[in-house]
Amino acid sequence: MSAKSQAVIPDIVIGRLPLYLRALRRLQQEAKSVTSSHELGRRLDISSAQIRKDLSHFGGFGKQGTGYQIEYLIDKLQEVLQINQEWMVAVVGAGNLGIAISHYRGFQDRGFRIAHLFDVSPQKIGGRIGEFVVQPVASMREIIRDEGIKIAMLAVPAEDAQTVADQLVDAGVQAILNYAPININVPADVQIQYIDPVTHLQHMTFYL
Amino acid sequence: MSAKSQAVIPDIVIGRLPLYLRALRRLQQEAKSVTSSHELGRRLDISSAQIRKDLSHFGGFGKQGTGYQIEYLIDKLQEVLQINQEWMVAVVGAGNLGIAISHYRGFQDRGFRIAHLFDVSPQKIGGRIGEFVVQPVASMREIIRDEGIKIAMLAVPAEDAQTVADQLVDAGVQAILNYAPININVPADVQIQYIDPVTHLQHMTFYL
DNA sequence: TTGCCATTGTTGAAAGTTTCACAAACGCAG
DNA sequence: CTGCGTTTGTGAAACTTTCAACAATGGCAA
Repeated sequence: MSAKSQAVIPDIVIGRLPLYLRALRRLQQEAKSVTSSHELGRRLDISSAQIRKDLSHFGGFGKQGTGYQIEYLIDKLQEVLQINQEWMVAVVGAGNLGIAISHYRGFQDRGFRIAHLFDVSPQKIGGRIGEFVVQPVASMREIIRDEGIKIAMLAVPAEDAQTVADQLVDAGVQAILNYAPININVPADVQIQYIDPVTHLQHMTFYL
Repeated sequence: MSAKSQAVIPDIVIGRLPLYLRALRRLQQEAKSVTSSHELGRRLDISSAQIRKDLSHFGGFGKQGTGYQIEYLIDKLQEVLQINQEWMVAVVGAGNLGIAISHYRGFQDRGFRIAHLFDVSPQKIGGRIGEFVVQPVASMREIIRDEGIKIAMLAVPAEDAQTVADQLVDAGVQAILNYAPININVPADVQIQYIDPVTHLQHMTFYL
């Protein structure tokens, strides 16, 4: 059957698409123009059957006997993930982490651009961090509203994370990437993802 | 039935234990001494049945009618995850990210202590970053061997990540937390986990 | 054109994971 | 001590995800 444009796609499948994209970009850098589910699978440690099945949710992107055109597949995946546009992102928290995030070059070309860096500390407000001037959290709501920013990264202390998240949601943010080591409650229509290196480390120590 | 000490525990269950631990620590900070699968579930957005089932893999930690003693459960989970000791961790890459990692206070008290910070760049080697002196990657192998370090965090450019990972494995490292946005191949007996903020952001944009 | 090899898209079966539902146990009030 | 409300641990059912297998297709060589 052809593209199941309206079927519900399992979230776990969506979560793998960025990995496929990352590997495809790499292949492109290596001047390849075509790949196969087997080659991708080998690189990502995912079975080729799974890759074919995942991709088939969105339509037939490949050709039997040949495989997948890398450039075409990248285009299609970017379209599916809605990153064929550039999203403006707000960073909250200008501590070490917020500063490192603000300097990170890796968002460019992958669909995101940091637009603002906010903090509460009067010592930090007004200061320059790379290309950004630290702005007060007090004006966060207005700026995010006015510019229609939908995505934020949270790099504040755990104690403040829930409060800031509430403010972000109130300002219209619909997706939060939380670096604070604490669970946050948001409305069901707001996306949230977590980054906590310690949970990853603790996961691995089980097996040592 | 009592503790199934020898049964194979699903990896997905292990991955949730650090989240339980994080929530339990929080409850402890709030001066609570007892909790229930329902309270934990509400905080973590996980069903109470799942929490009970996960915990039951390791033995009966709770009391019917009462719930779980927070301090006791924290102890037991730390034991299961082997973080009732402090693991020495090496950080490779003294760029913005490596520096932010080295400054991060959140590893303390959660089972990890950063022991060394390595880089290749002659400009950086010998420089002070917080409490660390940047050491040359050239001496990494010897230091990691001598000190029996088993865990490393990788914060180098994507191009160098596979090479450095190979060196780490060769030096005896058994768990790698990779911040570079690229898949890395390691032997089956080496643990690897990934942190890439962009993949999280791309996952969320699907739903916007 | 024909035959061969490679690779997809898809089906159905297998494996894994979550949820349901309830007996057993605990603590407390009366 | 009895009865009630609460909560665990668990077996079975429901659901989700992965995997294996293969017909259909495409490209290429002869």
